[in-house]
Amino acid sequence: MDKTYQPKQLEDQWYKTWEERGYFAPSSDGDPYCIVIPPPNVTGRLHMGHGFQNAIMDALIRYHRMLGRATLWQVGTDHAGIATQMVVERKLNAKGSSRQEVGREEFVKKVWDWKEESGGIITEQIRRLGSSLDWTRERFTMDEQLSAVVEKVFIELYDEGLIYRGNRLVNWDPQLLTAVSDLEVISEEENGFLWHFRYPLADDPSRHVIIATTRPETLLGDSAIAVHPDDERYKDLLGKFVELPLCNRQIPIIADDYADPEFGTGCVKITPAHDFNDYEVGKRNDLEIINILTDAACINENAPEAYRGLDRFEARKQIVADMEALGLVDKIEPHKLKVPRGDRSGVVIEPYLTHQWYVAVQSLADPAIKAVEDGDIEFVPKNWENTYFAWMRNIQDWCISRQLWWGHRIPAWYDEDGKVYVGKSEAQVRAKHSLDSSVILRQDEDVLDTWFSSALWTFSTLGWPDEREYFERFHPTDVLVTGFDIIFFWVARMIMMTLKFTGEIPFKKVYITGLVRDEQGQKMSKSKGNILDPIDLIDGIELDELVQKRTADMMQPQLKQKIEKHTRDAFPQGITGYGTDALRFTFYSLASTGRDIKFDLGRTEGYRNFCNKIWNAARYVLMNCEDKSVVDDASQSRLHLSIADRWIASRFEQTASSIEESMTNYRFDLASQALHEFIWNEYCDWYVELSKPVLWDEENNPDEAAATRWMLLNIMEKSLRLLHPFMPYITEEIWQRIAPLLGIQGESIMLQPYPQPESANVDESAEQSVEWIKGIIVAIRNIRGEMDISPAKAIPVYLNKGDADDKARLEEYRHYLEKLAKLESIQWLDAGEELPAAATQLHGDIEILVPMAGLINVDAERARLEKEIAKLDAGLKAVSGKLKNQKFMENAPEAVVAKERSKEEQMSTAAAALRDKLEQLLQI
RNA sequence: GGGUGAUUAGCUCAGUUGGGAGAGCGUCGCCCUUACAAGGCGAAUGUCGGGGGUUCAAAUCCCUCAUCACCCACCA
Repeated sequence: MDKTYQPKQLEDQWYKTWEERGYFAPSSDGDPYCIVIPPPNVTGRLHMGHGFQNAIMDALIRYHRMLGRATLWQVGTDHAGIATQMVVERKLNAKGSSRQEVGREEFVKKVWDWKEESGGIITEQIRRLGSSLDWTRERFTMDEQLSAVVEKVFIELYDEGLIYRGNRLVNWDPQLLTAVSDLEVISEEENGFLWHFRYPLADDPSRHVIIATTRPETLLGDSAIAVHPDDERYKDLLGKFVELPLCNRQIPIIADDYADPEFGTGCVKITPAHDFNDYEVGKRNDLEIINILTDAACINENAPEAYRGLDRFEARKQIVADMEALGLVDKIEPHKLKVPRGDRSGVVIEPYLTHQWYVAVQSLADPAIKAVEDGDIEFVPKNWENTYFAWMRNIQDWCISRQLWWGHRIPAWYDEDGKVYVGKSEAQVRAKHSLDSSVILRQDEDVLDTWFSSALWTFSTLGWPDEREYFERFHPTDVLVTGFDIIFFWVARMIMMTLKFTGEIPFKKVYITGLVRDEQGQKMSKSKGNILDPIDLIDGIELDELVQKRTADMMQPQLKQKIEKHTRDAFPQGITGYGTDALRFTFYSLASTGRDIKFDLGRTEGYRNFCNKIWNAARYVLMNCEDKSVVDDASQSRLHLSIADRWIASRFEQTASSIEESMTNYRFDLASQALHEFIWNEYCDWYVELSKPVLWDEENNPDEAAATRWMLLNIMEKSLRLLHPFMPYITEEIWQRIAPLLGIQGESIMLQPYPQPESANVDESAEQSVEWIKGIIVAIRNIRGEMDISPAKAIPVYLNKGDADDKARLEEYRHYLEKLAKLESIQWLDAGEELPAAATQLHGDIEILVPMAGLINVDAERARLEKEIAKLDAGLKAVSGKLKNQKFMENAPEAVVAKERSKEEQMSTAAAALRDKLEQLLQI
């Protein structure tokens, strides 16, 4: 093995081997365990969120596979309607063309081409993460089979009356020229103005009502002025009309609860075609609905000629100018308002009156709410259930049609009278409704919201309804791992649709991950230029390339400079590659439930070092065990096990059981911490060191040496299996070399059983003995450290006090102490023997003394003792205070009181001992 | 306006039913000791956001305030 861990070489090779050999397919006949991947955008690129979620899923999958479950991780990709269409459209635009120019059929073909061209990238990237997905079952939301499910579901919902076509206000994206759902609109506070306009009364132009608006252009579509019915100020105006400025129209003054007397003048203009609230007011009061916008949000022919064709924001300026010219502007105030923008396009969304398709969700939502209420589906962490309930209990009908070309086309046809026929195909529709060829049918132009097909993902990918083998076996799936940002988009809709069509829940658990943020807690986004690409963390990237990557496609040059500077400051050396295992381990360590994670590259580096540690520990084990005798029979070796051997076996069991618990609770952070702690601080720091005196003294104790070798190998091998779900690559690489030495036959660690806690291996007495050994060693090292005694210098040590057990232990474990503490000698002081002037440490009752004799700085030791004593005194004061408190003595449980008592005793003994030492030093 | 989460060492975060505050990184000191300098050994560092309450005992339970983040709804 190389002296240094080099992840690159081994990772690619192992992934290829695993995939080629078919290890990712469900193989055992155990209970099924299944996760479906949240399908990434087929033409997308991997981001940190994918890295995080895939790490979690793969740990669950590998863990359960090793537990013997028939494990399937179902893979697939999403056609991502708007996102993908936008990319291809941009490419066309760059060539001076447009989708309109090439036409629908040709455009869709180009999108398929783009899918073929770039569709493999993200799946290759996912492979780099080590994700053990069953690629033989890869699906795509626009596959024939999945599309058939989409059609079937649409048609059945339509036939039941749960899908309908409606003409109402929707959120309209005037750049993408499509409707979007409520969820795709992001409202953020922006600085704007509140314009106060005067509308003259029709019968008395000298009088005005004053209204306020944040969107002056909507004036062109006003149908009324509303005041509150109880508003005394305007009682006399009810039923009268105002002259709508610039429009040569008169509109009524009406009474409606919607008007808030407290706001502004209490008068509000009503524009039913361009505001959701106004639309409702309009319906209640039977007002005219005047649409003044085109699809692209320019002023249309329903407005006065002067404004026609103007962009909405141009029109706004013009209208304000014209109103000012007429003296009808009362005032203009700066105003903060929530501006709705499309999450894809970023442009301001307009409420717009169109025909769209909707799903009536109420009847679907009720059972979906119940499934979570009843605990059939559980969220982890549980508090996300509140979010789910809040949304579901106030759910609105879902607008599912999009005016796009890329997606599942709506299976509906219209005859020339506009009558709608829904069915699988035109032919089928004609047959069903006996329409002969004289009837001209035209298919609906729209496609379905991408989330419509995603909602069917768990069962459509598993073969429902026709190829039911996998569906029967693996559905409902076990857990869904996803971000809170798509609970509404996806999780809720999956639950509704899956219950509706299969009668089953889609998954038993929903594990909600936090967002991966940058090192400053900022959301990672392309426009901020703070994106980290997981692949770059694995492979490394030069600074210049990183800067280039982050600033590509930047419209604003000053932003580009800022990002470049920030990047150069944050990564002066670029990024070194840390390997997949280190990256994954970082994710686990940060994955405490229910919070976002700030990605900390320092941690990744630390875990790369951890890999190196494991690597070198393996080298040590191999060096000492290859070509040497190993007692391969456990019962045989047990006769010769050292105290250290028994100790590490015991510690392993504790670790295995704590990991079992953590995995049950989805606490990957605790699991990773336990592994790190055990492997580094117990196996490497102590067990490997304790094994050296035994192995280096083989002539005198060949059986013990053989037993220790067996334990070194055994615990290493089991630890690799314990670690494998988290660090698949390095564990496989090392396991391949370790396992044969134990006579283990197996092609891959990933198909080996996961270590189960065996309580028989827990050995309290071994743990106590090793704690004793460690205590003495640490005390001596402590003195060395504080007194600046070189670790290379062998020193004499005396022990004082202590009982018969301690004396027996010294004799038994002397070789460990001498080696690990680098001792010249260690012996008990005889009773009555003069204490040498020495530096002192205590371990329990035992005094550990390092004689001065030129080694120790007396002043330093005095200072140290004084500090130690002060610490003990403070502790003592607190403890005896408690013990003197009658209420404490009366109320605290006996065990707690006893503990305090023994603490008091121990502390006062220790303090007294140290005072003696100090006294002695003062006499020098 | 309604809701959720957070606030613990310089930084990133653990702390499970209330019983003497932890890890990693960073810092400081000593070491290239035959697995590992991507390392070893040792050390320092906290009014656990503020205030109040319950309790013998509070980082932990209750109330309140502050700050930050996010979600939902939304007044023109």
